[in-house]
Amino acid sequence: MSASEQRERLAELAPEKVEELDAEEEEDDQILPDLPNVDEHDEVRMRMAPNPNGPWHLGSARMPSVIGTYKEMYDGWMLCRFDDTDPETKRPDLDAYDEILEAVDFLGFEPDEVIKASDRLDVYYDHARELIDLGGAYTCSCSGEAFSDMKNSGEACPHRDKDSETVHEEFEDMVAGEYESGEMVLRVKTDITHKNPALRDFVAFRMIDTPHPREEAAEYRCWPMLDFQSGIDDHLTGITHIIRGIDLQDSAKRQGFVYDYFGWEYPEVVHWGHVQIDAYDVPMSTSTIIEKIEAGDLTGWDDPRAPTIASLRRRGIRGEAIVDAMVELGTSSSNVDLAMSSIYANNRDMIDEETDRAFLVREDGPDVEGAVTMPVSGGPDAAEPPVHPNHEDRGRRHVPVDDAVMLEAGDVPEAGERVWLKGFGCVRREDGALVATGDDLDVVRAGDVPVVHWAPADGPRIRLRTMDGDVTGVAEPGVVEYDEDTMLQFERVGFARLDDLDSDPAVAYYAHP
RNA sequence: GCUCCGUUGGUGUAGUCCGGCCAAUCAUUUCGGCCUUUCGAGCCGAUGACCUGGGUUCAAAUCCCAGACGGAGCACCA
Repeated sequence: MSASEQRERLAELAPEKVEELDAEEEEDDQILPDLPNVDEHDEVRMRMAPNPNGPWHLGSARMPSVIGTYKEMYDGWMLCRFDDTDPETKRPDLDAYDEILEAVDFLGFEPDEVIKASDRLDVYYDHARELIDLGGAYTCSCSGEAFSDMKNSGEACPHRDKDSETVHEEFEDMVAGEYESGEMVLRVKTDITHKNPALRDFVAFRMIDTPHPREEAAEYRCWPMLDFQSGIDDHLTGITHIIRGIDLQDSAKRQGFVYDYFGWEYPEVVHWGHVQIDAYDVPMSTSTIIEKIEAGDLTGWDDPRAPTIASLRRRGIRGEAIVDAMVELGTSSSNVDLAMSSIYANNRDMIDEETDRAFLVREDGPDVEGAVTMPVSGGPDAAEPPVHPNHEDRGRRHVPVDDAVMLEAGDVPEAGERVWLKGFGCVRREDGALVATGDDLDVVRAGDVPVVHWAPADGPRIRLRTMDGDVTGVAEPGVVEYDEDTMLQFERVGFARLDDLDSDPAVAYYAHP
């Protein structure tokens, strides 16, 4: 009886038990901790705030995974806000906006709304003007270094007590672009003697000479800093819960000063630590990946060696497998290591039942010992292994033997010894050839004969792209008859996604064992 | 230097608020067994953790103090 049949049957016999079952399941399903004070809000409203300075690496998947899962948990609302307010040092990549939204879609989530900070400068300017009226901001022409020195010793800078009229004039000049980069900033007046130096009078707006890459925003020169922009937007978009990294731990306190000036209430905040992923040599940073691609060390964002969402996607790993692993990490504020094996286990679980089997003999590549072609005599002309060992109804593959087969070097039997060619039968090595013995399966059960995969010597050539580099080999003929994008399990090798069958050799991407 | 935060097996996580049901949960990994014409899956089993030292208590992973270790911020980056 299948699970759904069991359920139906139970519903007939004891409806109240089904409810119990549901309640239990619901409890089990909640893998994320409750958000704080959810009851105090009509709707849980959250935002993800990516910087579109490049496509996403794997760590970036945590944001939509966790926020999206909370959205589902609370039937909430999710905004995607591109925080693209630095046209210079974190210069936006015009393609990244869509690439990021595609990645979110791949992970199985959809934002309820998408906005770009660079469309909203006038909103930020208006709030700055209001803040100046409230006595909460001042224009400052100190050099960064000079201000830092004063700030660290708890001294106010001479510009702090300017009258608001002057501040307004100077701010309007900033907006008009009449200062050069570095000449003038607008600071939020917090508490210059606050015991935490990180909270003392922070910059809200600065001048940037480099035009924004988006045409719509190219004329602006006066740009808000993250703490100001993000704080204003969170309030205006009605965000109730902010979930972000520990690098922004002090932001809530900094922005709290602005909220106090405006009489706003700060959202609930959850901070999580950094996530590192094992199994990669390449550091998980957008800039490092860009460098590696430019240097030719990686073939692109979807190179199997790149720790990116695009890479896992090309390898045939489902977004859901990534999301589940990310959600399992929880929202702890300490740094965590995500094991790729966890993503692999999730994915295997999802695809194993529906993935057809095939043979691939690896001949050359990292950690590959080589392959050997050996003549075969006796036995049938072809082997007919099942398409899927658990599903006989899916039929059998047809793998011709053609007088010679290829074996991985490690599978070649010693002279006089036997191996079982999967789907074909038992053979013994005699004078450099493999001779069918006619033994039945009992010899395998007895543990005397290893079972190995093999391929016809003239089978299609395959290039398998892996995290460790490219592996070439020979497959059974049926492999190139599939559609591209199909997942296959190369027996004793691992799962792979067929990528390009028109090229020679045909290309597949290795997913995981 | 100043200020915050954290520390449960290899990895992640539950439990910590409100001390006892915790000789500590679940997942993954690793290893073994069964099954299986592979690997995987499935089933069974094993290994493996409360940062350290004090204190409070009948009782501490949980409360208190001190320390160690780790992380983050103190940017005209996000």
